[in-house]
Order: sequence, then C-alpha cells, then structure tokens
Amino acid sequence: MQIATWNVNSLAVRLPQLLEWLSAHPVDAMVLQETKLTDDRFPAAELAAAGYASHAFGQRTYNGVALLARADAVDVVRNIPGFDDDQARVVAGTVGGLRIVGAYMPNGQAPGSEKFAYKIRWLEALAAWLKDELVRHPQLALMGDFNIAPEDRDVHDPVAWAGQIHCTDEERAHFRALLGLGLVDAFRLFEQPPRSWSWWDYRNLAFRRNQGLRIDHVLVSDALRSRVTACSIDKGPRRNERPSDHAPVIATID
DNA sequence: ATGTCACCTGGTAGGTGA
Repeated sequence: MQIATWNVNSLAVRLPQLLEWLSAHPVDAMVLQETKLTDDRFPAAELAAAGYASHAFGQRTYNGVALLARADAVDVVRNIPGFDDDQARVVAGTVGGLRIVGAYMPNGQAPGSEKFAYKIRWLEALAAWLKDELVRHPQLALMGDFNIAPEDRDVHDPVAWAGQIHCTDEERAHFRALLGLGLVDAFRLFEQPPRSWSWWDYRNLAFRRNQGLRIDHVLVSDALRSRVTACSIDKGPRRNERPSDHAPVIATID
C-alpha cells in the first residue's frame, strides 16, 4: 500500500491539484494539512467521485486536517485526546490494519513567543498520547507537517537558520523524543538526493533556487519499519502554476 | 529585500499567519 501527506495550504484553492495528483498517484490513504475549510465546505463529494472516503476536521481560515482513504478509515480520532485545543490539527484512523495519525504541528512563529510555547506544549501532549497509541496500534505511521527540520542536512542554509523557528534545539529535541517512542523517519531509511526539501518559501524564488526545509515527515513504528520499501518527496506539484508551498511525501508499505 | 500567498475585515487597502 501507499500512504501520503501533503500540506495543501487551502484546499479551496488546491482541490484541482489534489484531484490531479491522486489521479497520478492513487495512494491508499492520504492526510492533508491546512485545508482551511469548515467541515460543511469540505469537498467530500468530489473526493468520493475520485474514489476516496474522507474524514475532515477543519476550521475557518486556519489549520484544518483530513484523512482520505480508498477503504474507509475506522476508529477515527480528532485532535489529541485529553489535550484541550481549539485548533484543528490532528485526525487519526485505521486503514487496512495500519494506524495513521495525520498531524499539522504548530508553526511556533519564533522562539520565545507565546505561539512557540504552545508548540512545545502541543508536542508534549502528542508524545504522551502516541506512547499509548503505539501500545494499542503497533503498526502506526505518524505523518504530516511537523514544522521541524530534524537535522542540519534538512536545511538549505543551516548557518542562516541556526536557532530559528523549525530549527531550534528545543524543537529538534521534541522530534527526537518522538523517535524515542519507537518511530523512525521513513525518508532516512533510504538513500536520498542531497538537498531534499519538502517546503520552499513563496518568496525569494526559493523553489527555483532550491532553498527549502524538510519539515514534512512520515514516521513509522518499529513494527512497521520492515514493511516500508520506499519513501520520497514529490516536487512535481511545487512546479504547478499556483502551488502549495509544500510538496507531498509518499511512503510505500508491503 | 519589508521579497509571496491565503484569508479575513471592511472596503477597493491593511492585518494576520505561514
């Protein structure tokens, strides 16, 4: 099976690109971030016509996530149980025996800001929940927009980005804490092109100059790891005329 | 480079978030 994640930066704008992408990449399940749509406006009918059942969890203007699957997901959970959050950032479900946790992790704005403190609280709550979730579902994939570049090799200019948002030691420690639960970065299980990013700023001709960050990830559980045969970033949609600033990440599972 | 894009309010521009 294949699973994918994509921050679409407004599904209202990007729906045609999503449908085109799914037509070329008929993955079994997909998680979306930054749909920016209330659930009553979610394009469930269009996605159903494309062969996907949807579980949307959205809000107006900001955030919003969704889980799409060819075989409908069961045991669907929205946001982190027990963590009071007025932002729609998580949708999880079980597809074909695989637990999929789709997440739009907080951006954090800048170290020291209130949004950064929220990001840290959020990451702590996620890890606490996932620890239990992994016991219930040993075959688990955590994927989405993490808003964390785990290592310097995930940053186009590590000197310029040192200590900046997405690259602070504190954020990276929380990323490693997720790995410590028994997860592995699927992208790094395989040889990859150097300077592989999943996000490029809209400004500064960043995509053309390949100045980006790898902040979108697929983390797989130890029990799932041996079944993962490929993981890649698809830069194709970033070349579209009106692209999302993020590229999809795909993983293949035997 | 304060460089773009999306969405909101409220108005035909400015603010916020990313």
